[in-house]
Order: sequence, then C-alpha cells, then structure tokens
Amino acid sequence: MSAELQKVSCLAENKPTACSFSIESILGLDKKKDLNPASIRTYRPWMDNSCSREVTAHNWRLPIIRYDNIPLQVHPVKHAIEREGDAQYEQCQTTTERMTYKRELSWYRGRRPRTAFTRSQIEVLENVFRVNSYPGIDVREELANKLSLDEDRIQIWFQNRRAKMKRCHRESQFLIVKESLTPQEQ
Amino acid sequence: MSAELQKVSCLAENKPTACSFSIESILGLDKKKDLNPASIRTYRPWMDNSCSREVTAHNWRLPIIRYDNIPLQVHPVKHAIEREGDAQYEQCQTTTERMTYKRELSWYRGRRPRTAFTRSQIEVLENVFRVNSYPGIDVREELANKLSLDEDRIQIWFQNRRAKMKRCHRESQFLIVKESLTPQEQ
DNA sequence: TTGTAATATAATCGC
DNA sequence: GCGATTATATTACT
Repeated sequence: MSAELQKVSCLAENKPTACSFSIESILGLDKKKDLNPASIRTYRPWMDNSCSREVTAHNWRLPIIRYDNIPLQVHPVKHAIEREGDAQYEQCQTTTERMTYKRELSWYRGRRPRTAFTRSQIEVLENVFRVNSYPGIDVREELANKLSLDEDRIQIWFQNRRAKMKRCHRESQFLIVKESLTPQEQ
Repeated sequence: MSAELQKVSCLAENKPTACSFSIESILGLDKKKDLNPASIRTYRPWMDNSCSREVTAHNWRLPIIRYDNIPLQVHPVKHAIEREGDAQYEQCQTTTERMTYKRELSWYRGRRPRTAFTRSQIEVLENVFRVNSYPGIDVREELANKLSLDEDRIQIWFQNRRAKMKRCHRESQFLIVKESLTPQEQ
C-alpha cells in the first residue's frame, strides 16, 4: 500500500498520523452517520432458524470474517496473491487444502442450494425467453405459479440467461470479425 | 409435460391454443410507456469516437442499424415499442425478429465498463465510509485524486454502499424479529 | 470438466 | 439521493 493510501486509511483506526483529509471535510459538516457494523448480516430465507443461528455463531467464532468489507468478487489469481494478510489462508499449503478452506468459508456464509430445474421448466422458460427476455414482475409471478418455483429463481434464471445470450453473441461476433480478417484458409 | 406447461410453451410456436398467459403480459406490453424518444440523448463520455466508429462498423456487417439518437440504456421492450419510426425495425415481421433486433441493438448500446476497484481503493473507501457515508463533493474530489478514480465512480460507490448498508440493516432487523417470534427450536 | 445457479456489486433509470 | 433493476464478473456446485 502506498504512503498516500496509508495516510487515508489510518482514519478509521484512529491512528495519530498526519492525514491529508481534514476531519471537517470527511464529516461533510456533520451529516448523519448511522452505520452499525455489528448489525450487518445476511438474510438467508431458505435457512431455517436453527441453521441461521448456527451460521451466525460460527461467523462469530471463527476468524474468517475479515473479508466482509472487501469485495469477494476478484480475480482468483489476483485474489490469492493479494490475500497475504490472511494467516489462516496462508497456512493452507496445497491447492486442495485451500479449496477446502474456501468451501468451508462459503458453507459458513450460507449459500442457497443450487436449484435443479426440470426439463419441462426449462422448456417453458426458454419459450418465454424467446418472446421476451425481460419479463416483468407480473410475468415472472405467473411463471413462478405455473412452474412451482420461487419468483426469485425465475428472475435469476432470466438474468443468467441474458448473460449467456450476450456471451454467445459476443463469441459469434468475434468469430465473424476474425473470419473477415482472415478470409483465406489459414 | 403437463397441460399447463403445454399451454405456456405453445406461445413460442404460434399455436392457436388457449393460453393462460396473455400475449401482452409476456411481451410486457401491458406496462406504461413513458419515454419520449425524441428528447432522449445520452452522453457517453467513455465511448470515444474511434470506439463508436468501430461499433458502427460492426453494426454494418449485421442486419442491424445504428442508433445515434435513442437512449443508450433503456428497457429493450419499452424501447422497441416506441421506435415505430424505425424502418428497419418495421421490417422485422415477427415478434421474435423484433426482439432479436432490439436485443442486438442493446448490446451495442454503450454501458460504462464495470470498474474493478483494487483492494487498496476499497479499503480507503470503506474507511472513509465508516466515518462519513455522505461525503460532499469536496471529499469525493479528494478521494478521486488520491485513488486515481473519477469522482463519478466515487459518488456511485457511496451510493451503492449506502444501499448495501441499508439492505444489511433491514435483513438483520428482519432476522431479529423472526427469531424473537420463534425463540424455540424447530 | 462443463454448464449454470447463485452471489456481490457497479451502473443505470425514473422519480 | 434513493429504490428498483440490470449488467457483469466471479464463485461454486452438479
């Protein structure tokens, strides 16, 4: 971390370091601040109470919450490189060990069990998707009722389906361009 | 496949079967359309001219035309509905064709590439956020300079961060209530 | 291993 | 600025 950034990040730690952000400017002439870090927890409706409580308990017990403030969405490689501060992670020597560590971490965090759509459900979803890839809440609810799925699952499905469509399109576009650049055999 | 599902899936095949999904609802046509196509012109500073030209070039290879004076980011369905003056669009006979047309258009329509903040940037932002979740323009500019980011990115970050905080708080509140209602096992 | 459901969050729109 | 959505990138599971 650069010296500049250290100066900035010292703020939250109340270090007596000189800092180029003035307190006044950071406070923005005293605006409301109502953040209670302890209150942040994720709601997992598909977990029953006992399970939720257990997860919470584990998170409190285990020193693995240090990444809650840091984006989990990073390049795995970069991530691995940059996680030098995580002692527990560093202790994992083999890839397998690290995988296990990560898996346990995710288990403690709680993740909705993967939904396995049936063939008929997919068929209907695909048919609707062909006609409208952006169904509104009403259509999604209709689908949810008819297919016996949560509306949330429908929404995620369409989201992922759009991403897939886009990916496929990008790839085909790339192919077209590539072929146009090398019209002859190659 | 059940009778219900057949009713649904018939849609994409244009079968004259009675169907409990209305065409309007599937197409999302039963929603209000409130855009004024003539007045919409979005500025995309991150698309420089060369890039635009390249995109245009790609568009020329495909049965897609470019749209310089339409919203770059709208609901494709709404968008498609309101572009009745577009001759190419009118040439698309079937709903599917129109959807495809519209869909491809939206791919070329620009969206700012997702910014990937670095760990150190997030760290600083989080530290400032803890102290002040509503930084004024001056603090945002300071941060922008120090973190080598656009002030705009900073602003959006704080906006999303506040939303996240709110969400987390709501969820934890919900959990508390839920647990207080079912304090025993089960 | 691949495909994809799920997740987190940056970006966008309409108010 | 907010709430609601969408896009995007990544993770993790089958």
